[in-house]
Amino acid sequence: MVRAREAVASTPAASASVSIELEPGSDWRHYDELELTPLLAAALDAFYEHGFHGTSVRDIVRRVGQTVPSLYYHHDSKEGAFAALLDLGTGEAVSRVNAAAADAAGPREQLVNVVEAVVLHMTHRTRLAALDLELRHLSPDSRKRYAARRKEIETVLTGIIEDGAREGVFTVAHPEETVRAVLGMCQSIARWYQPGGPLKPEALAERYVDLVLRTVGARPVKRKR
Amino acid sequence: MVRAREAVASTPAASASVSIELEPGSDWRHYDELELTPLLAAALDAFYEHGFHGTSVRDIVRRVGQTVPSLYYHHDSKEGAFAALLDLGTGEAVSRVNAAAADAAGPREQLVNVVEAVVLHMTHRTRLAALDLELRHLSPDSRKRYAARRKEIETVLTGIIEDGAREGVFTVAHPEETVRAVLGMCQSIARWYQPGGPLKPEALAERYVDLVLRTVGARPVKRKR
DNA sequence: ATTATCTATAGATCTATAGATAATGC
DNA sequence: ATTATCTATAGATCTATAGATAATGC
Repeated sequence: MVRAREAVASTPAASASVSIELEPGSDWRHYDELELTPLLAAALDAFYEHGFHGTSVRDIVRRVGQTVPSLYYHHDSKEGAFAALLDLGTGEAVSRVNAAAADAAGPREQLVNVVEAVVLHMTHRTRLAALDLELRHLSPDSRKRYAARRKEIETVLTGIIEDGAREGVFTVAHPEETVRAVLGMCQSIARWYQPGGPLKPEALAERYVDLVLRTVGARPVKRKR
Repeated sequence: MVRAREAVASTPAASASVSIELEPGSDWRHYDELELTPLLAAALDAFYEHGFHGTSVRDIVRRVGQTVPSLYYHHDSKEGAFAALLDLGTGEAVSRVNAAAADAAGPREQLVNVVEAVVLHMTHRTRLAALDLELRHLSPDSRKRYAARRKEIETVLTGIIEDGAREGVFTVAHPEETVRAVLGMCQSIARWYQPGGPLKPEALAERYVDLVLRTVGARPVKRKR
């Protein structure tokens, strides 16, 4: 695709994607409703329901009562709109996970925080988190751009687990598979969790923290009351 | 879509999907190379690479040097070809899991076998197993047809875990989330496992059995030699 | 007679763009 | 002057089918 006019470079479509940085001192456990433009909110709904290739741009714009060119004014392409959402989701996830890890002293507490942060992300940002499942089927360019972000969370988790194993608070035979299994069980939450349902994010996070502590052979959390 | 001729009812396209039943006494641990028609093999590759909606029928037939109508001779539609593959995959998985469960006495040994069976399925039938991730984006009809099969594996696992908890060999606080977490970590294998790689299916199965035993609070497996 | 392919094509839908137009801000 | 929308349309591609044709099996 070739852009006809140079001027296009200053439209929103070409603006660099903004990665969310959690302000220092703000609470990585606290989630406000996600604020998206109506168009991006519609795109997110559509991608969640039908997947990237199963969603047409007409489907997206129909949901907000607009016409197709409107989407192309704000985004380079369908994939550009997808990338904007993915950017938001992975950016927020990474910064919250980092905040959660920094908010704890030893490996055990760090692991508890990080798993809590990941599960809260999956439950409060379910539709954004589910985009990750679509990444497999996108262009290599899009994939590469976000591989690094997913890798960052994996690296943080691996570091914590290896620290814990060295210090003797964890018993882990195969760190690499353990990390994959832990992230796998957390990521799969996005495939079944219903944000409106009876199971609150905090309750689910508590249960997953418990399960993960078991998989690394740490002593279980103390039950509150 | 309306079929023009009645005769079509006797073509392969309309034939009932055959679910694989493991012969009694055969080994649920043993896998032969999957035998598929060239067309279905090509479809599986394409669906795995680009997803259902990201794959065109032209893409599928091009891989086997045929033309589009050839696909419609053998299958009702693109979704029909997908369903045939899904049928094969879920059918084989269910029958192997059932065989694995029947091949053990107590809950502990049953859990070990079932997890081994699931991981072997994910590693030997990676591309088939990955179709499950696409099911979300298909028509409600296709979804319902296979929801039962996935539910069956979940039910088997839940039964084993509840038995074990009752008998005191497992310590499980929340059986429902535990089952989801276990299946989640196993299913996610299909997203990263490379069948040709250095990690053999049996080795990975052993590691996941170990992880799962920990999550249910059972004593670990005895290491062979 | 049956099975499996092909050529040719219908008809819908897809992504994306050109260029006009209205509303808002300086 | 900028921002955000629209109408109209290009051009490609998609799923699916009609009907012809070749090869095989009885």
